[in-house]
Amino acid sequence: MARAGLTADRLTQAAAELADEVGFENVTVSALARHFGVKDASLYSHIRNAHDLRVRLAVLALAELADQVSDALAGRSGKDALVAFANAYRSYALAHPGRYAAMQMALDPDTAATSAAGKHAEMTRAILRGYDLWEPDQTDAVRLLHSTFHGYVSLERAGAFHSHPRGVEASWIRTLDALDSLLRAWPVG
Amino acid sequence: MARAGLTADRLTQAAAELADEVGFENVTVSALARHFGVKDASLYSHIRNAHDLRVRLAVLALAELADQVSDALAGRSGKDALVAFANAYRSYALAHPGRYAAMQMALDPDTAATSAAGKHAEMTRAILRGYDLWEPDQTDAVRLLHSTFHGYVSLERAGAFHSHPRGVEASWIRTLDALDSLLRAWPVG
DNA sequence: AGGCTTACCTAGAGGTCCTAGGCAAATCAT
DNA sequence: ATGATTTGCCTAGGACCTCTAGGTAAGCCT
Repeated sequence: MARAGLTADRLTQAAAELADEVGFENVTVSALARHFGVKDASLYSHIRNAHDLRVRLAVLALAELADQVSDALAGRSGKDALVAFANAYRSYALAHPGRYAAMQMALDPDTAATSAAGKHAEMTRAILRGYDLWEPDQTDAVRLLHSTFHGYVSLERAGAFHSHPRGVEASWIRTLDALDSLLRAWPVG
Repeated sequence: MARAGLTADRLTQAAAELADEVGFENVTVSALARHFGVKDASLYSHIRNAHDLRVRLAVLALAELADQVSDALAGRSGKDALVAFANAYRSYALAHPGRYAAMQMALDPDTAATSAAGKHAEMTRAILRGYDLWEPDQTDAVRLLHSTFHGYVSLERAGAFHSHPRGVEASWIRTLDALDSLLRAWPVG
């Protein structure tokens, strides 16, 4: 009987595609096994358990997003960088809903440390170099930006903005304008 | 055999308590049935299915949060109102993690319309009456505030802010300062 | 070619979701 | 009060998911 040639990486990759197709909550060991035409039990040679699979998926998504944001950021600064970051972030989330949902998993500190999560914070900080901000305001601003981006795409995806005719795209652009203006005139404690 | 006296409301209430204890994703029909000492099948006289139960929980949480925010908002305006709203929102989310997670479910438009979701938008709009904002900027600002509040508490709960020593509480206060100053000097298109 | 590692298997236990159909408790009509 | 109706909870059981223990055979290494 020919082997399917499974590895943890191939499983994670397939899980990512599955997540975007059927939703993160429907990424199951069984569905993944079906996809490869093997029995459920076979997957447990490569992953510890279902949670482990989802964590791997989250780490993959974090790394992918970090790459795309990094590309978008290259050579830009100031508001240009802010907008590029934000749009790359939002595009990824909307194009890859399952992966984005995976990213919201609470990772244990160890996993988070070795994942690309640090790169995200670092890149957000890079944006702020175009503005006149220093610690601890810089950290506060990083948190504010991250919160707003994440909050916006989460709510957008949950349909929270559909109840009003104002275009979601238009609000997004204005939100970025507002954040830029806020960073330029950051209130001094 | 004595009856347990179940109703959809009692189930929903118990589900809310269960959610805060063991996490929203662990609110199952089975766990709820165990809690009441009845068989799983018995619950299906009161709820349509597991999804229906979770939607009821989300609607309950939305209404509770709307009430608490409404109380906090009473008699305040301007930055006072902004801070009161934000703190009530965040307190609820941190005190009731399971209910808060439930609120993030994508509700179908019908359910969303009859839920307290509209009251939230309305209350956020009420805050903006203390600032000089008109449509469509008002809607953009409502979305920005909602995004930032939601994003902040989501990320805080996911542990995204733990990697840095800066206090989460301090950043929160500065975030509110920043939003206030942003609303006072909203950039004109 | 023989031996070792390991990818994948079967078998099975335990959990969740949900339906069909049954009995008995509560409620209502007379 | 008694019979009729409604309904709350039951048993039984199927479908799917998670995960373990232990076995077979494919592919690598010497």
